[in-house]
Amino acid sequence: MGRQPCCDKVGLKRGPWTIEEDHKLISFIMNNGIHCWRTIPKLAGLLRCGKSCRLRWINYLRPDVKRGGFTEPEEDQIIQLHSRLGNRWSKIASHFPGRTDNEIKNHWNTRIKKKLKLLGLDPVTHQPIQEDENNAQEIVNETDVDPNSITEGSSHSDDKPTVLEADQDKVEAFSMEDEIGLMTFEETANLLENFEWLCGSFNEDQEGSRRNQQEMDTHVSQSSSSSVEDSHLLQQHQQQQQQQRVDSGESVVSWDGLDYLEQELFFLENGELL
DNA sequence: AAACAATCCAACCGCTTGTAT
DNA sequence: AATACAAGCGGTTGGATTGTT
Repeated sequence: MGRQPCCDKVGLKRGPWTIEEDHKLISFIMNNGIHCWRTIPKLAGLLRCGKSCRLRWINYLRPDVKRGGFTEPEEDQIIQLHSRLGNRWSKIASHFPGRTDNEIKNHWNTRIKKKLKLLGLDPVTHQPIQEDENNAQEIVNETDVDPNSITEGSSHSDDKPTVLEADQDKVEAFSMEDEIGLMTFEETANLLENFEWLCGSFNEDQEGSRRNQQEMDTHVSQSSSSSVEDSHLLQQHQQQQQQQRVDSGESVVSWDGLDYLEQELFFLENGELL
């Protein structure tokens, strides 16, 4: 027998999420945590499938999600990581705390691909595009090459180094363990500690601007009809989300500051692997 | 101002992977 | 070992927005 569909699609809502729905999902998760996505919509009173709820939470609602444009250094990192990992967006996203695989994938497809083409590089192989070859047009139109066919560490297996390779010292520091997601306990703990500290500092900085923001926070809380009176956490979350939505891009403390710290973290992580 | 094209991105779909039984 | 299920992942789609004629 085949597997069951992830949800009974009859009577389920699809398409863009409403504020009301967001509110219900946030309230539920803040109060109950995440145990089983399949049961969450029912328990939270949502006419959505679990998969949809999961996606909405991960890509948009979770408190630590980072929104706003990508910086130049971030783009460079994405390019470097992509040259080694191919279209493994979740792996790439794991190097950018707060960024989602979906966001990175979208950014790659809409911006970075074009940028590379303009630079005369094939976004798939990261090799210079050779105009005179038969397949040149294919590369320009769209790639037929299966990105997943590029094996780790051998994405440019011939002797020719890619143009980007010269700038890849930091990425070269990746060990195989890193590529397959293994770190020592100590490394993981350090990384987590740093990131938590980072989030802490950020939240403190956010406090001031959040107070100013409070009066703007009408949208979500007005739609509140749920019974979550005690939800201080939820309130904080909503304010944070609201703040991010308003500020996405150029923020108060500015995401650039955070970017810089993340950058440090990224290279700290790689440095430790040297 | 209207029509059309291009771009962006949230959300969906279906396949794969991991885990429990 | 086989099966069933939940979650994760990457590709794709479609609607909204923005730019151009």
